[in-house]
Amino acid sequence: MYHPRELYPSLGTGYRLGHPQPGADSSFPPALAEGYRYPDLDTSKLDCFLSGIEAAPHTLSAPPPLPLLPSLGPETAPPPPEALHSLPGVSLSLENQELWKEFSAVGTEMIITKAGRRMFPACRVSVTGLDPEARYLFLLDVVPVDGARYRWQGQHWEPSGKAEPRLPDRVYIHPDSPATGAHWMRQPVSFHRVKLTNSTLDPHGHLILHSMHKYQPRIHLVRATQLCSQHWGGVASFRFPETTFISVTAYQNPRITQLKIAANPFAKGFRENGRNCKRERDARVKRKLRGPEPVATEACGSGDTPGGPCDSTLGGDIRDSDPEQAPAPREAASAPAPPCGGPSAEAYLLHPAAFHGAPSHLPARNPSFPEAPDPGRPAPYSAAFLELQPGPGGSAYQAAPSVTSFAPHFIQGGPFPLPYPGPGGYLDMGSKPMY
DNA sequence: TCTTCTCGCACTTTTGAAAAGT
DNA sequence: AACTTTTCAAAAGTGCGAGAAG
Repeated sequence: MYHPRELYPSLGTGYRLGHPQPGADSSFPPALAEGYRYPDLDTSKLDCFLSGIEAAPHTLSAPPPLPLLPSLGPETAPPPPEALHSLPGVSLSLENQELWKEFSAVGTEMIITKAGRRMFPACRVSVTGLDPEARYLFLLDVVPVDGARYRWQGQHWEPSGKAEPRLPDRVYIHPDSPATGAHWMRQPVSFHRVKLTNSTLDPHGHLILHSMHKYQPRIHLVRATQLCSQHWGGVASFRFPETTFISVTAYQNPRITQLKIAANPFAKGFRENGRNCKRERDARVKRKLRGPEPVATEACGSGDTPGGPCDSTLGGDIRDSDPEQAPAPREAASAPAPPCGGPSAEAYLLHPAAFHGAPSHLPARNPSFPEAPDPGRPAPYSAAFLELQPGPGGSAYQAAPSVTSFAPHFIQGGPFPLPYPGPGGYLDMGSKPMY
């Protein structure tokens, strides 16, 4: 399994985040950053917060690259999930892990389009160990795995040069957020509505990725009474190595295409026994060339295939009833959190990685925060004091004991006027490039 | 010339409003 | 009258393949 020491060797044995390194964030033009801002946000309010962040005296150290995940291929076995958190007893498991592993074994590819494309498989997790009465937010973001661009070489993916400059992070907020622990634990939490785009000026707030790059989705759990709550109970961040994927604008590996068609109900029409199977499409084209089609055609195999209908050897029927397609109870969605001005959950929403020792594009404490009113309290949050907790292996990650070094930040008061994109929305974190 | 991206197509599933039933 | 279930059309989500762009 991954240990934080292996994850972020540059952080040292205590995984502490250091002072900024010269030029760490200098490659991203501020003017360009404007275009990445969340489109529907009240940017003046956001700017108030972001400007404070960017003026912070401390930024994180140079980007600790994510650990090198096993190269995509059938021979690799993904390591167990890894998590960083301060929510004791909380564990997360990947519900559709088998499906993910099936894709991972071939080398998962995710289509990205200008308009935004959903992920398939989607991240669907079940969570345990939450306080049934407390409220939590569920977030998802996607981060680059390494600094390379990839190309398909006919049989496998291989690095082909340096990665494009990292785009500002956006976070997808689960539509049920905030909801009680009981709600989250009642049924698996699905992120099937997340959309990926390659449009750097995307107006819809989808997660922006570069094509031909390797990415890793991460799921963040934040304890807060509401998005703008001033009372925090901690955060937890999880990632599952088998969910790593390469973003593409068109599938490169035909085996991935087969898997997607077999597993995704929306692609049912492309299965061998579907009306849109290649044989049927070819037949339609021929008929078109010959003249008008007198009657509707039957699915392939019904008449011209000996032994009955064509049968997909990949067996997609079981997956058709994939519960991730079913809408989850919307306990909290009907009562969206109102915009408000407290620090806290937004801080995590804006820069979740800062709480987990992730890359340096994330800022340190907002200097406009007032100091802790109670001298007995630990020092206000600063990512520079973040310590990461290793956890045991297994498919579900057990949360480590509470990390006290940053939790106090969340009970700080201060100006923090943040717009709320609403349940199911995306929040632009306005981050700086990783490379 | 090669690789990558965009767009329109035909198909399936999902969604939500209206109608029907209890 | 209020609530639940069913129906159905529109919207959204798929991969394919041709052609454009770099």
